[in-house]
Amino acid sequence: MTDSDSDSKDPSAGSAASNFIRNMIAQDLASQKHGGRVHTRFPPEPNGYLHIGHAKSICLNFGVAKENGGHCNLRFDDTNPAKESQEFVDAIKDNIAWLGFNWHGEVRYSSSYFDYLYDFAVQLIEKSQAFVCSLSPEESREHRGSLTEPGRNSPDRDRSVAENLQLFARMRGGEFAEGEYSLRAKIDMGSPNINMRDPVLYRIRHIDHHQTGDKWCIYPTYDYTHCISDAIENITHSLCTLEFEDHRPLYDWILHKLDSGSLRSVSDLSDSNFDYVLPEQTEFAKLKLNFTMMGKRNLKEMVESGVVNGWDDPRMPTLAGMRRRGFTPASIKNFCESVGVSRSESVVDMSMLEHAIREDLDSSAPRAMCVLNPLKLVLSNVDEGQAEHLELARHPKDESMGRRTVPFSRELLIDRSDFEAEPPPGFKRLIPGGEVRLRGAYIIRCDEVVEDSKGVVQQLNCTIDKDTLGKRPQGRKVKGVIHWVSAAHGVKAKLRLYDRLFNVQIPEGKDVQDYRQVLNPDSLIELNECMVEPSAVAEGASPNYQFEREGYFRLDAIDSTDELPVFNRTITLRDSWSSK
RNA sequence: UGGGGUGUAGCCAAGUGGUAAGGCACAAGGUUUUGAUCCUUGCAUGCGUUGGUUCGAAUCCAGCCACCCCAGCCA
Repeated sequence: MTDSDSDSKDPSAGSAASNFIRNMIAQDLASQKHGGRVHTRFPPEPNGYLHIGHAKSICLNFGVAKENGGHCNLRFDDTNPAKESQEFVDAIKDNIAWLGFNWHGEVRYSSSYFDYLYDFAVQLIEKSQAFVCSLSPEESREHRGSLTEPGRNSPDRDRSVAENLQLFARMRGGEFAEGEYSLRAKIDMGSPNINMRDPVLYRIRHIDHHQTGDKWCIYPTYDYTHCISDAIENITHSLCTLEFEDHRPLYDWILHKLDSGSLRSVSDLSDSNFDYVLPEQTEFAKLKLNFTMMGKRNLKEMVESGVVNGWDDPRMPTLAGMRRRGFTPASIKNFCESVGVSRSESVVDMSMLEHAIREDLDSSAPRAMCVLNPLKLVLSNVDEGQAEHLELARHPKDESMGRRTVPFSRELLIDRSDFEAEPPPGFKRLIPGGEVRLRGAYIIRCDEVVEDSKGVVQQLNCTIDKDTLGKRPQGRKVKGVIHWVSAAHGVKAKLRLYDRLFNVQIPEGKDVQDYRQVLNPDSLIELNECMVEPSAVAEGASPNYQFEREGYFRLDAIDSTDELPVFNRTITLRDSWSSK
């Protein structure tokens, strides 16, 4: 991996908005706090797919490192094999690479530090800072006290160093059942901070690990592992979310109890002569988006119960889903930048995300026409069998994108919503006897409306004004422009129109008992009879298009076939008409 | 009722004692062969609240209020 990023719209390349973390790092750099180094890490647990909330953390960690000439590691925080899997490891790596970020060196795993972690645990025992406890999880909870009452010491708290050493070794040796013993830090059962009430450092789990196989039957906890892993990797700024704020004293306690010389000796930079400075944790607010559920548990539940079609369902807020939906890396990075980083818990409006993707796609997606609900339109003054091939710009403002050929003939298809027999006030599209511009082609007049016995419009008979191709009508103001596809040349396609998955702003809010009750029944609408112009499905076509007047669409890489292309609607165009 | 945090516009957010940036949304105009894009303009005498300090306070101090997190051998 290189440290360059080819993304032209990378927000970290331009002038970045100030936030408290950037300010802190600038100060640390100025004061030479970490010898001028900036080294961050993104530490996901491989127990699910990454979502847009993780993207905020990814952009922050990788972004802040890059801005300051530093590095960012990718480290799987894999200390709980019961919930983790290789599938998630692979998906996470893939997502980060897709976003365009390059982690420093090899991928790291907390599990690759298990030997060191064990040795440091022995060191804590030898220093009388940790002990093997025989309390069961239930008893342990009783001893912990409550929010308002202090806890009580474990009866094993004063066990001798020798006995602790021996028991810990036997824990590792597999001599005990799960829950029978644990290794705990010896801190203060009376602390008002519950995390400091002799927290568990190691627990017994007789299960295999996706990275270490059956080597271990004891696994270190997050609190014990994370700080030491940061120290081993010489992380300078350990950025995490707000709920870990109460854990910071424990993070510091562990690192300060350990011998700094031995910490340094196993660190990545042990061979260089830098000043060894302990990493420091800083917390920021995680991203919340309205109309979106971000809890990994719930996302997993939706996948497993079939509410959505997998982790990469285009309605999911996962990076895999958003990618399939048509979101671009640039749009996600720009969104994360626009949202900012602070310590106040906030809920970002979905319109911010929508703006980010529209902004990117407006300039980057070529245009094409696609009719969603076809209505036949016959041009009576165009000869049968006569086809014209119009050369239209791929992009209205970017000539470098070139031109495409769009066939035009006697029988066309237009969208049913572009014709109204009884138009509402302000209607700018086709009406009986009215005129409208066919996008990129002629002005037509609607001469006759053909209905079936039930009064449903079956066909429109129109005539074209042959002198209006590429010309503005003299003295005549035609306001409406509608899109169309030649019936004989169009390619049938399936379109999937996606909308928000939930119809309440906070699906995980306290007033929602079950997310299933607030699902949007129209989050997916499939249209099977759409007609798209040939250029959008031709050899070498772009993966995403703006279907003019409809929205941005991306070809579904999985479900499309040669016979039936499938397009996912990424986002509609802004619409200041329908709301009126 | 323990501890740790957070309150600046409808939503994000900058601001660190010198008189409230920016974005989104919204509204009104203009351009337009996409009701898109683009352009212009408008949008907090006000910074949770009440007092205090000061020539001057969103910024400093005190009290109060609201909301979030913590009692996994999850992360």
